[in-house]
Amino acid sequence: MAGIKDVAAEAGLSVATVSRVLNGHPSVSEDARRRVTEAVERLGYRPNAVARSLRTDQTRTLGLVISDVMNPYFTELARSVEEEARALGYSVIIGNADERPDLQDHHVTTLLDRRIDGLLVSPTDGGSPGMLGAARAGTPMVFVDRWIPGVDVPVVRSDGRAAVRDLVAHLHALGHRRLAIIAGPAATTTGRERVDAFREALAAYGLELPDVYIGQGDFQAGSGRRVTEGFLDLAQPPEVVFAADNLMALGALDAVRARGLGVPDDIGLAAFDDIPWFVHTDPPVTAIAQPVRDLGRAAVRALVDRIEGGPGASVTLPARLVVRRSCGEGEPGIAISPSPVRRSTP
Amino acid sequence: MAGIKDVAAEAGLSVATVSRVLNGHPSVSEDARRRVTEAVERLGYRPNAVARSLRTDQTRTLGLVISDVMNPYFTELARSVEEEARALGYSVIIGNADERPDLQDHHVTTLLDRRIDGLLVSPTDGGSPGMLGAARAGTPMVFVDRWIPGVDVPVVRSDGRAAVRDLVAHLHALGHRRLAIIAGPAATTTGRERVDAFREALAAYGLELPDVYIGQGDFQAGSGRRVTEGFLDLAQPPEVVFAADNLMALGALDAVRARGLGVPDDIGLAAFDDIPWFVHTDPPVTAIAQPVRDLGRAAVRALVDRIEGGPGASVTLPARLVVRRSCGEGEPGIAISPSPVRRSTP
DNA sequence: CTGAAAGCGCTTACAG
DNA sequence: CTGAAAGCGCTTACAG
Repeated sequence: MAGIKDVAAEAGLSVATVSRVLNGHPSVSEDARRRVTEAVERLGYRPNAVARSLRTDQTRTLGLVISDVMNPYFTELARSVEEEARALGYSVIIGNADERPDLQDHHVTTLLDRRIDGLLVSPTDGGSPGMLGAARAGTPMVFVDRWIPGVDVPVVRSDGRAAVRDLVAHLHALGHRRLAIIAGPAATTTGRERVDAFREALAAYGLELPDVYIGQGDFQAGSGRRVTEGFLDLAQPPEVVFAADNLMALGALDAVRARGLGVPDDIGLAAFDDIPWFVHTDPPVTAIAQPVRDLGRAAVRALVDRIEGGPGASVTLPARLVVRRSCGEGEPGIAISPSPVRRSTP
Repeated sequence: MAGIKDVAAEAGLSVATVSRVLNGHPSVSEDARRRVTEAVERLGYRPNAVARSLRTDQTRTLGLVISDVMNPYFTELARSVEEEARALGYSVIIGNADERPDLQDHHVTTLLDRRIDGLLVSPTDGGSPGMLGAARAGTPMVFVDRWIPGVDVPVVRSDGRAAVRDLVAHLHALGHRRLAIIAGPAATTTGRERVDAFREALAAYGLELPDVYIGQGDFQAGSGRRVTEGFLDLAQPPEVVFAADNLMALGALDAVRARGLGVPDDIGLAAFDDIPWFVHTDPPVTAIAQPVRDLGRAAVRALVDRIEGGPGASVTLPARLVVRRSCGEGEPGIAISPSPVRRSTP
């Protein structure tokens, strides 16, 4: 593979000059620029990014450590992050933690060893040692979706509180009173927040959230299934189950179907995170939608700002309720929906 | 950030010795090994992978350029690739081509600039210039899922022919005769093969595949929607539509629903590529499942074999039909299914 | 077993 | 505007 020396020889110039035209340095003669361009063309030369990175101490690469690529929410987040990064001249390397702190640590370590310029992370737990170390070491970093309290890093996320309130209002208007939640891991902010928001919203209607109606999940389908089975086994099962993410909702659907029961007739279901498939599930699932694309974009912008020495401001975007038919809404247009709720078109 | 020199100073040894213990070189005294290990520990030293790569001319990184991350099939493939690569001591950088040849080229160029050790690609079209160049330049490479005829690179893929035959047998047994297909891009092997296999299978029953029953899609949901609308507009619409991937099936579902029609009563639907959501769509979708995990694993193994100078054998794995209810199967157990078909449990 | 030195492919003051 | 030279952080013959 041709190196910069070959180009220099071919162009009859020094490597310094070649490097200058490659990097668009202004003080190069028109003639030199032309000769180098031609030599590059002839040789099919491509600069070695590894050597360049070593020399300049920047890789133009961002690391993205997400909790679970198979979760459509994170897949879309990753896509949006890559898109925005590319627009800003960065590549991104994705690390999939699979909701496992040890894997998360493996990825941040690997990414740091590769000297990425900045790190975007959606922490799987309270913070694995490697991640905390990175934050302390001053690696430019921003949290997306989930974050770690007490760690001084900008946070780009969606606030679901209002949407959860809307959801509870919606369920209450439908006549439901026994509401349960499949929670995410307590070690994650989103895991805690969604339960808290749900509990508060219930309280506003004088409703309780008893312990038996809080099932501990881990944001994966299997846990949604197990928790739902537990709810179904209760002497007094809940009327509606709110899954704190889309994968656990899938698991809940599995569990209900496995018993030969149906949604929403036997039990209602709502989910945090909206995905295209929810339109076509049986029944279509009422869900809370986050502005994923915007989150990805904002996260990259905040990180690049940090990399360039800026403050990297935190951003919080609202989520919104999308009403469909999994909570006993009946035919669209017939159910009474609370005022701030937007109804989705089928 | 501490460098190898700092470690050497701290340990009272030369950088050469430090490097040796870091790389597990045998000829190092026990004492030196201990002193280095301790110094590394004290300093929290981590080797700079960029410098190491420049020196050794290997990055221990694989590139994976896939057609569309948002397609659950490819998401799972990417996950499986990363898993196997990690087990073999490699990282993987994913490039999402989004079914766009220009983006595909951007990613292979970037990946090559970064001097990845090998490239896994599922080509978006007949082969973008950059990709062909990489193959010619001798970059260790393996095609996954899709491949380019005439390019001498191992191919790891699934053969859907038998499963498509099973599908057609299944549909025929159900009494369907007017069968249509939403094809993938003719520039892709999978796009062509699935149409060919479908046509051949029909021929075995003396059935034709008229041009009006071949809709040109691009493996994305929008095209599935458009093509299905076209089918629905026909004087004599097909009885069953076979979507060549899961995203186009999603689009087909959208189109049918938008007309206020239902699957399978008004029109049947089958899809290539099975995904967890197909169990919960309305109705559950009859689909052809590829052994995705195995494909990912096999692809990585073939690539690593090539990197290490081996031949990197091609691998072809069978796909299988999963019968559900979107083709008018009626209640499970009632429909007559052809012999080689495995029936899925709900 | 250990160290001094060369070199991987670039970029960038420094001097001219 | 151009080139010679140093140096980024490592690894690895080579010599001892």
